[in-house]
Amino acid sequence: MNKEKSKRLLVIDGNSLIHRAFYALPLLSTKDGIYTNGVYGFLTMLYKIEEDYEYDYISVAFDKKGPTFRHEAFDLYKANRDSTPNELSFQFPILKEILNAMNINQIELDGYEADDIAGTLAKLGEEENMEVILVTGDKDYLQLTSDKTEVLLTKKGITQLEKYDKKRIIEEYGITPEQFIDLKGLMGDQSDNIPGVPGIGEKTGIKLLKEFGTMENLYENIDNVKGKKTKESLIEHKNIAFLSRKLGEIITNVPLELSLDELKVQEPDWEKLEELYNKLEFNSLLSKIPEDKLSNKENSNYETKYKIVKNNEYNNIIKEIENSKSFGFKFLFENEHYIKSEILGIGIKTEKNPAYFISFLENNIKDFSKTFKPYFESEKIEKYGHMLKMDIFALLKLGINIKNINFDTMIGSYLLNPAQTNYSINELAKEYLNIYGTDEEELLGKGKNKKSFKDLNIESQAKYIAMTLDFISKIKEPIKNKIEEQGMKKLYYDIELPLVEVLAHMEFNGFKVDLSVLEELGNEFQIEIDKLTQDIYTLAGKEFNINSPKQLGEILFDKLNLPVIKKTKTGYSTDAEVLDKLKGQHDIINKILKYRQMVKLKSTYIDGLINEINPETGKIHSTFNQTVTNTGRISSTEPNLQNIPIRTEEGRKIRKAFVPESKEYILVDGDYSQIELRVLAHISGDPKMMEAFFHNVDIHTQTASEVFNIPKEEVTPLMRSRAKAVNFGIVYGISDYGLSRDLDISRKEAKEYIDNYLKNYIMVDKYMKDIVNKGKKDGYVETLLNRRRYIPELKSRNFNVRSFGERIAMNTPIQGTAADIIKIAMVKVHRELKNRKLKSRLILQVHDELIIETFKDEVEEVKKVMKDIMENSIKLDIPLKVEISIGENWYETK
DNA sequence: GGGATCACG
DNA sequence: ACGTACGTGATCCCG
Repeated sequence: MNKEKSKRLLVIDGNSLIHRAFYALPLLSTKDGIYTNGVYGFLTMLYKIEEDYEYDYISVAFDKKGPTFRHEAFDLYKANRDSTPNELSFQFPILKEILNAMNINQIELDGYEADDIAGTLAKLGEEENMEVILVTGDKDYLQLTSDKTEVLLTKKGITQLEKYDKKRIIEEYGITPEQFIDLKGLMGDQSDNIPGVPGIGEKTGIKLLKEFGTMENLYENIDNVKGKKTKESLIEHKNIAFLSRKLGEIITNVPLELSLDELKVQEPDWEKLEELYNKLEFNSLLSKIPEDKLSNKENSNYETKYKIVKNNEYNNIIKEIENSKSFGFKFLFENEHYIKSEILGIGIKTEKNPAYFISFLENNIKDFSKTFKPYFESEKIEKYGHMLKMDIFALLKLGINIKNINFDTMIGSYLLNPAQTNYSINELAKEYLNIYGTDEEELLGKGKNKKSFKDLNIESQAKYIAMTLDFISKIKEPIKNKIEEQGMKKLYYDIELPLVEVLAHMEFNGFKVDLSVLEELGNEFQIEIDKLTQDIYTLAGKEFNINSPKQLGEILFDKLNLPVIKKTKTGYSTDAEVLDKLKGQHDIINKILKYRQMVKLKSTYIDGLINEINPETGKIHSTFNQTVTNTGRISSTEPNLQNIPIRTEEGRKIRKAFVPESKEYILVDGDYSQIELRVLAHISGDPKMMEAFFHNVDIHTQTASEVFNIPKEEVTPLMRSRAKAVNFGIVYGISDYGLSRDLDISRKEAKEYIDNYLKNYIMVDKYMKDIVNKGKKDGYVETLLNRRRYIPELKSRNFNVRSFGERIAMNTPIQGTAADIIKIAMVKVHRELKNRKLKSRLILQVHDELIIETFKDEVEEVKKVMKDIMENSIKLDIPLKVEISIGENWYETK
């Protein structure tokens, strides 16, 4: 039989979904401070539904402000509700505007709630023989399910939706959807302040309805109710039961006065939608707009003029440069891994003219270097660019030492907002100029078949580089102005910008690694791993993948029946903290801990590092990222040289592989002692803490003496180590919970430690309070050198998010100022080594430590210079202390 | 591609 | 009552 396919109607409870999204997501906001998380989450859910279901009609129902008939029936209805926070209520008009742009029908009506409208629409749809899908986070909707109507209920997070149809409800609850209404009469609803019959919850309610069918029948046969208390309560609160049912019943006859035709799915107003997504910074959602509808289609062929240079004919461009006070430039590499990739060409642009592109296929690279070296090395001509570190790296490869760097737009935009994750020039063009350029993905594709810039013809290469240089010229001024406005001129010009060059040199120089040391250690580790693997299999009684937390969890907690200490989202937790608590209970635990440690060392630090050794130089050239962290630290990748093991002896041995370039060199290592606590002493001005640093007293011992209220001489090692944890906690933005977990003590005890601490270091106490208040007032906190971090979390209504914001406010000025200080030291050390024409050079920074690969004849001089610069890189109210050590490898520098 | 785990300051 | 210490990156598993 050929049955016509029935039409589908989708009805969304707008209030319910935006609320869910608001509380499920962090409080996102645009750079102008418009809160968007509720809207963003709503749209994410909408797109997810669009993916999973087809529908022909759609409507979004909203609650209308003001009393409903339920308030008239019961004046305490929803009286327990907190009022909607401002951060959310401002988002309603935004959502409605977007739905308008999508041409999605919206309904709200005086005196009714969204669920009544949804119920009514469902009924209308059913009458037209449609299938109806209702989307909500409100379980009450389950009463509306029927043969034709299903409910999609939000589960955890925002992308998980569960489908409930009539069959599932009967299976799971044992009652019909209609009986849900009676159930609500009996049990009430805490969240809506519907009272229900006291003493009757979900279980009893369901039991009664299974037995008696309806509330009416229940009361007719009230004598047959088992349970004296239940019966008495039912009788006494009969009125409440019926009132509650009335309040809880979703009505399906709201006078809507509309035709379902108005709900038909229509084509969105793409242009408007795109405009809104841009304004709200919903960049990921732009991909939901079909490509041929995007206005930036035209923009993405952003018209850029350029000139292609051939056959080493540089006369015109040289003339231009000589007549300019500055020029911008950008090298083109095969891909973003510039350290390992080939230089394809360079674009050069003077202020008012189109860019020249010099491809090294059509021009000789050596010739280029020789011709342009004087201009790059000229002190008179200013140079600017974007991500200059890679360009300086390229120049170093060509034997050119750039001078007079004037601006890097990437570094500038990082200082303006360090929380951003993408500082590509295209992203910045969107942000600052509202121009949509051709992005890399469009040009090269992505994933496995991603092309290299080498695969493009020279015209496209030239066009891309010219566009980049165009954008750089255009965004330079606005960024410069904002940096000045925000008081970050010194930070930018004296620290971050010169640091670009220092990092480029560090990357270029690299860190020599002794392959044979790594290989020998690797063999040792592997033997150990093999042994441990066999032992673990034997103890477990079977073979399994020890690296799989899931399989390991099954072995430990199902097969061996060890007690479950902690769970993760996905199952049992098996992390070191858990295993530590299980240590005494089974021999397998220690084996697993050891196994984990050895596997980590072997895979990440032996195999991983070997993989990163440049075969030509025998060195590791890590990338130092200057625009990654929120606090101002730098980070290191491919490989990360900032987390080479030190805390265990086996791991520490890896450092034996890190050696100077040749026998003529040795490593000199300078380490700030307690830099963060010293910074805290300075910013807080706490007299006791400052006193300790002035007299070089061991700060952990002093803290122990304060916290435990005993003379310093009586402090035991255990006390000192606990005090050390307290000091760490203070720097992180302390909580009793965190400290108790770290020290494995009770929260009460932890709280005593903290209270004692703050009573003694009163100005630290004051600093913590003041900085949180400042953050709340201004929306951001700053380091000593005016580095800024915005903290929108402080405005969150969610306790956890807000607490997180408070800890960020306390920690960032400390961690960030320490970062400022070592950055200054790096710039000065680099400069001083150069001024003194020494062969020694900076090769690594690990947050509070610098390593200089030192020419042996220069050791004494370098030690002195390093200590002096690091200790005096900035003048604080307390002294900074640096410990210098030397070694033939990194292991020995201690 | 996200989660769990673990390496560092 | 709420439930987490701050900042990173690499590797492995698994859907």
